[in-house]
Amino acid sequence: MAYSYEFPRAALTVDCVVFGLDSEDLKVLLIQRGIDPFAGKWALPGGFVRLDESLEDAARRELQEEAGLSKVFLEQLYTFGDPGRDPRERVVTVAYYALVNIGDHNVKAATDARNAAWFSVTDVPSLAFDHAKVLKVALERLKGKVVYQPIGFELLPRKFTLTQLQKVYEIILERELDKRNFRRKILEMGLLEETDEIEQDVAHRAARLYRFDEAKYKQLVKKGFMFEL
Amino acid sequence: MAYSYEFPRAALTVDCVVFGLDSEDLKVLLIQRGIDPFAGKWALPGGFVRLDESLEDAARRELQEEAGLSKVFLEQLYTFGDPGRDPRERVVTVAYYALVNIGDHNVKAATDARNAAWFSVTDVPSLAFDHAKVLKVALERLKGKVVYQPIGFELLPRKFTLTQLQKVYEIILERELDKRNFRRKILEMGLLEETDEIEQDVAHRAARLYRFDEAKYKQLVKKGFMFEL
DNA sequence: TCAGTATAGTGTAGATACGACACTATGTCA
DNA sequence: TGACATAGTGTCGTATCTACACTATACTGA
Repeated sequence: MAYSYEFPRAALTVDCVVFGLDSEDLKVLLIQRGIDPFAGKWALPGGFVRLDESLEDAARRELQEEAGLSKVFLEQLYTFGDPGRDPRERVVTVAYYALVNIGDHNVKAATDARNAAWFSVTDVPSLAFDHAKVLKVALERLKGKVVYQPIGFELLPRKFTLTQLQKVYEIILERELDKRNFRRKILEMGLLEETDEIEQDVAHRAARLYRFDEAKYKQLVKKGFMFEL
Repeated sequence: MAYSYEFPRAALTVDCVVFGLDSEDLKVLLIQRGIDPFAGKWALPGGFVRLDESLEDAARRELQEEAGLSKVFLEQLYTFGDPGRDPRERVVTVAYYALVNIGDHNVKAATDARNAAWFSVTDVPSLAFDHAKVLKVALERLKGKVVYQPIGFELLPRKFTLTQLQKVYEIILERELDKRNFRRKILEMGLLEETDEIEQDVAHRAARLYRFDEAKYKQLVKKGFMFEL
């Protein structure tokens, strides 16, 4: 390693845009910073990458440590590295976005004394660093990706009704979809497995529950199938 | 900056996958490494990010220095940071991909003494670091992106024939397209401006030249237009 | 100069996919 | 048991996609 001393080196972080969904809104998980810079401000969960872990491992570790989340859908989003984006020194951040079913996780409980909360993406407080920009890019990516990759399911419980699924798409795409056309299209893809269970505890006729058949999806993809909403 | 000493820091590079096109093949620009590690091996053009320049600036600077390329289409691809991807120490690389019209640039002449050459993407030599993986990701991105963003033009001269444009798509997508359907579709989008010039020096009826109307495209996008091939 | 050749440029018809649209069925609750 | 809330279902007109073949034009070389 005789030559290594000449490399410029930058601090490296990961930040995660964690999306969740309640019945009305698309939500994003934010953490209130405990220390400077930006102490007290809300920020995306994230932190420094250790020198012996991969970027994705770092993102998953931070999600676990800061929000108690594990085994979530996680994909790299974009890398932000403008000089000056961190007031301390040059810090490059590799941003990831995650999709979780809010009901699966008790976020608050898992976060060691630090404030964590879900915010509607339409009503986010002022954020630390350039996290507002990161969130904006993540939202665009989500909107773009949801129509040609079956990732909407990640925001729902494993078993869900077709109406719930339709709502996922309506909220993300910000437009209404026709119920019959939506059902026809999604069912004809053959990615949903009908269960013999129905919704519980609703004050009206209960809807049938479906499950996303990931094995079937992978199999179809090999044959050239393209998901498209 | 009293707290900065505790950050882990990683060496940071950018690498560029530069795509070009000749009449037969999609090409990628490679540089033969002059120094260890991997001295003598082919690699993607790239290098260390300076602490005072943005990531994209670094990519453009490396393209200029190593390949004599400037003002090309350039977009961030993905960030690769597995520990061990560089034998020296932890090096994280932010990969970009670029699209250029090969004819516009005399690559060889501009590269100071180092070997630079275009290779067919189907016939690439063994590459340094994890650059084979980077190239693979870039190819997937290109194939995915070309159908819903008007980037095919970037691989052609400013004025081109419809047949040339069709060929771009056929080569990238690796399938043949119907001539009449292609022309109808692309012309109906209204993104091409017909010039009053025709092809020169061809041994057959000369085709009309068209130009991509970027202003028109941006204007249509604002009104909700989506390019889709 | 004319025959050959290489590509340019053009239209249609059948099949498929998409969007718009409204009523009946089933369960809960008061 | 009646009011309510949502589940679940089919059709038809329209737009879009695919497949397909011939004539026009310019250059080439004998």
